[in-house]
Amino acid sequence: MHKPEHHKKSESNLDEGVRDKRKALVEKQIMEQACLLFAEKGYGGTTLTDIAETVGLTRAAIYYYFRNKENLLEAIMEDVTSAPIREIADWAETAPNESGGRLKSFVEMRIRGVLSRQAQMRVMEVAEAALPAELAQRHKAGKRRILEEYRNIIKEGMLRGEFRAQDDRVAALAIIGMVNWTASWFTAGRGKELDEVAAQIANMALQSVIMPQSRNASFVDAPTAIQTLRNDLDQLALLINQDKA
Amino acid sequence: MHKPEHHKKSESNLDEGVRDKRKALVEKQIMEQACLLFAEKGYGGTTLTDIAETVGLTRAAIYYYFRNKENLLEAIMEDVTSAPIREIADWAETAPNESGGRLKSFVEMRIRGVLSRQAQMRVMEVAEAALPAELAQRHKAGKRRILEEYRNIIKEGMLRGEFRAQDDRVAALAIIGMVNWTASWFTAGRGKELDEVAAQIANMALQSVIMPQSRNASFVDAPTAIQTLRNDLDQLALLINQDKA
DNA sequence: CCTACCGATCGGTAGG
DNA sequence: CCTACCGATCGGTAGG
Repeated sequence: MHKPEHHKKSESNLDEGVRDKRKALVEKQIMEQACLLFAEKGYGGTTLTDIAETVGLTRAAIYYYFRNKENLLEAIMEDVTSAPIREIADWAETAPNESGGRLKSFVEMRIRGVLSRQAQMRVMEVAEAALPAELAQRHKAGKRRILEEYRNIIKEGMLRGEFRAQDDRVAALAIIGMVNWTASWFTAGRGKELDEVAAQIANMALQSVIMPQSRNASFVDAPTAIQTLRNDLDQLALLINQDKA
Repeated sequence: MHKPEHHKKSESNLDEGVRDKRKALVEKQIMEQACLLFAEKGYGGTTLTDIAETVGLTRAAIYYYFRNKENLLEAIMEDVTSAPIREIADWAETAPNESGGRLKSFVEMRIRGVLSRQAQMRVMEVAEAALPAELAQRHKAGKRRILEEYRNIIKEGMLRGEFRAQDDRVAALAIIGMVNWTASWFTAGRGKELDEVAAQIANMALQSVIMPQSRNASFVDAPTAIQTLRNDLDQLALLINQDKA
């Protein structure tokens, strides 16, 4: 790195700017490497020496950038705890009203969120107990908000006769599982790419709760629905006799 | 198992039997408590003192039952790494041939497996990096086997024209997500019970890949048909309440 | 940012 | 000789 040796007056200002930039750069590098190590070996299983070595520093130097180990974890998890609520708010502004499209767009938005912070999601899993109370609370609020939104979409869809689900909470959690699990297997450049994966899973999520088309038409009013069920029971009787034979 | 209590000569044998039983009991207790602590605080974040305290022993006493910390982890993870392959083999003997029923029964079997070892699943997540090579390998083989079986069922269903999926690997991983994620939210006695949850998620998994137009696809066997009718009755109830309002 | 350290606590083991 | 531990402390290393 070049150092200006002529103009003595501006030297301190220039140095400060350069120094800040470099400091922010190193900070970011420490956070990235620490994130990967926490994700791999756990929070308690990762030492500050591990982190320092991967960024080419001594352990003591980490303390120049972060107050302590917990503070480093906090910096890494800051974004991932606040992002979901922000992203849901953004999504809500342009989300479709129709239940099917609403569910699909929500799932796609969530998959993009999860995969854009893949390593952090993993750290959240393994370091949840070590998280400072404030962040843990915020993270929990985010999870609650996500579950709530899924349940609202599903319940609304059921009321409109577009969806069918035994229990909206279980349905929501099942879909959350499909979405969150992507963080543990998706690798860019290996197999389908993000957009394709997001589209397919959004579609699967929709299919898992949507009314089969023909069935949908039968459930516009109670008498028609009851007639359909009568036919279904005849069908079921045939099936049972068939099994016996 | 009968033990002679008269003949003084065999007294040492009696003691040994009692001692062995007690030792096995304490061993099991240590494993259970350690499992819960590892699940909560991570492997590196749990000390042997933590474990010893919860079972009312000194830390040194742990070394009477287990060679060291890693060996304790190994004992806890032994079952969970070998069970899946064994359970798949058992399942295969009585599994339906028809793709829909096959997928559903596989999902239900897997959910039962996951939830019968809920804490161990969590430990596996957080302690994967600390797992001895042999167990890590076995666990990986189990995961591969599960993914393979899902893909086979899905591919077979697609060949028969019963299923539709953009990419069978993504479909399989999405369903695996639904199943595995149950470990992170299911609590017995809170909300739906295991059988209901397993049935609903199995049904959602099926719906997520089944051909949509085939309403008859729901009527391949009696249990599936009954499940469909249950969903329909829920829907009908909603419809009636809606009309009232 | 490093060297030189500290109080404490880590996993593991000695003798009794 | 063995068992089921305990109190104390080992060499190293943690966060700071």
